[in-house]
Amino acid sequence: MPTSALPYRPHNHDACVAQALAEARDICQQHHARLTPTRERVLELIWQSHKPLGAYDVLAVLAEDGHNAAPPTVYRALDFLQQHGLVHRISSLNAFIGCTHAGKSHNGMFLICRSCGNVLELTAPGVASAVTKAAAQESFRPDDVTIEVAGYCPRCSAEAAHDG
Amino acid sequence: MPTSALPYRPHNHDACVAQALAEARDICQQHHARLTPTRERVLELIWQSHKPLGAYDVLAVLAEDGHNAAPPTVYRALDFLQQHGLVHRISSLNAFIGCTHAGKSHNGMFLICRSCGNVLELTAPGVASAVTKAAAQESFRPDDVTIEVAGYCPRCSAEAAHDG
DNA sequence: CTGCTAATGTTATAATGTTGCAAATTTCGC
DNA sequence: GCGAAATTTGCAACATTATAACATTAGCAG
Repeated sequence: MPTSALPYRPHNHDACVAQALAEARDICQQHHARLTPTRERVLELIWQSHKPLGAYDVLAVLAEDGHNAAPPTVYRALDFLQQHGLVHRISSLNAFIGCTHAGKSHNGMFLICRSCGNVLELTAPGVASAVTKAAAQESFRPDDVTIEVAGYCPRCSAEAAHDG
Repeated sequence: MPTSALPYRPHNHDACVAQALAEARDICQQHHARLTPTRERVLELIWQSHKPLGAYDVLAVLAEDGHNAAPPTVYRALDFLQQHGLVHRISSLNAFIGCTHAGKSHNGMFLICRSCGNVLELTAPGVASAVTKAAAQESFRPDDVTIEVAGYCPRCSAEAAHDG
């Protein structure tokens, strides 16, 4: 077991990207969905780091690529990727992040570091069941659960302590 | 115990508003904060229903009031109200709703009906502790927790069943 | 090839939120 | 009360995020 989760420690991020793309191709094939060059490129960009990326950030990089894209291009690609569970939208940030549990059914919970901006996606069964239970008590039928926790990651907490 | 929570059944909503305003005056006094006419009016508007209201919706009503307001007026009022725990922002909707637990410390959880738009705010201790625990397992220090559950309220679920 | 569907391009515009500065109001020490 | 300091508001401009509507192109089945 690692001392801390991936986003919080140095790692070969190219491997993250490569794996994400490979899984994406796999999943799209299973879904009979087309992972077109634009969609794949957008997914790759979203995966450039473990920090969420805004749609217009993606757009800017596409422009650098020489791809003369407009906002709808990016939003459509992101919609597609979301539909197939390849990226998530972090609504408290209006930004997007690669899904680290693609394929598996999952109720994501996001830990968003206010200091470094990295986001860790967790599957938290305890949380999911507690939410379901609370909703059931109100006879509410949940459909989509958003859990976003802003705070400080272990690394930034430690650094803050040193600065003290 | 009611068969269902307030937003989901007919009730004297004026009483909701009156109580919210009274509590707000109380809380602001305790905080040595000024509940100015604009701020109070915005709070009242947010409380017009149990459906969240966008900043520009508030702005439009202020305009009808004859109040020649610009966006910053509304956003500033909303910031103030949020800071004092009188309204919440629902980030998945870019909209605001009156807090039903003003004063008490609370980790709100929002049940958002996709059909009628009503929002129920719950204090769910089980959920809060599960989130805290999950974060702790990653050595993450939570600061602000957003839980928004989109789905169908009891009333709309029932109606949908009738239509079948 | 032909015709259908999905995907993309293109232009414009809507919706949401912020910055910066000036004017007015309130607070508070005197 | 009176005036300086701080808070609040007015106001204009602008920044960011997202969508609508319609034309065009690419992929694919027959």
